[in-house]
Amino acid sequence: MPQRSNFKQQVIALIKRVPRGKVMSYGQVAAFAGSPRAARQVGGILRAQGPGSGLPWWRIVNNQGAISIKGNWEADKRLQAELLKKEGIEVSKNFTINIDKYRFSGNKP
DNA sequence: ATCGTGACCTGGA
DNA sequence: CTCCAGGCCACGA
Repeated sequence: MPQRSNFKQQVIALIKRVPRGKVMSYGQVAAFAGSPRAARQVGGILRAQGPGSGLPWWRIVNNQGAISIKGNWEADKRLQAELLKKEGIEVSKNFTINIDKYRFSGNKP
């Protein structure tokens, strides 16, 4: 399929496809969207969309399994941790998870 | 066309 | 665990 400026759209569509109980890293999402190194942009999109966009933004963490929300949005940080816990994901006290355990790899075995 | 920006990534100390 | 430095890239003004 065409590689146009779909990046943003691809990312959004992709995040919507992430199944419950699984997570993806920004870099991973970027890779699936067609630009493995545009991880930063993914974060930018999530920041732009933010909560209330109907997008499961909480299923996206950094490649170290940590919640990378930056700024004074500590409330959202806690919220993300809560939502992840609700889906059966263990969240450490330091806002980190075992991403290797919950990583979503598309359809590949 | 350039410029600034960042919810990233990796590696090292 | 923390802190720092360089690289990469799509997007809006």
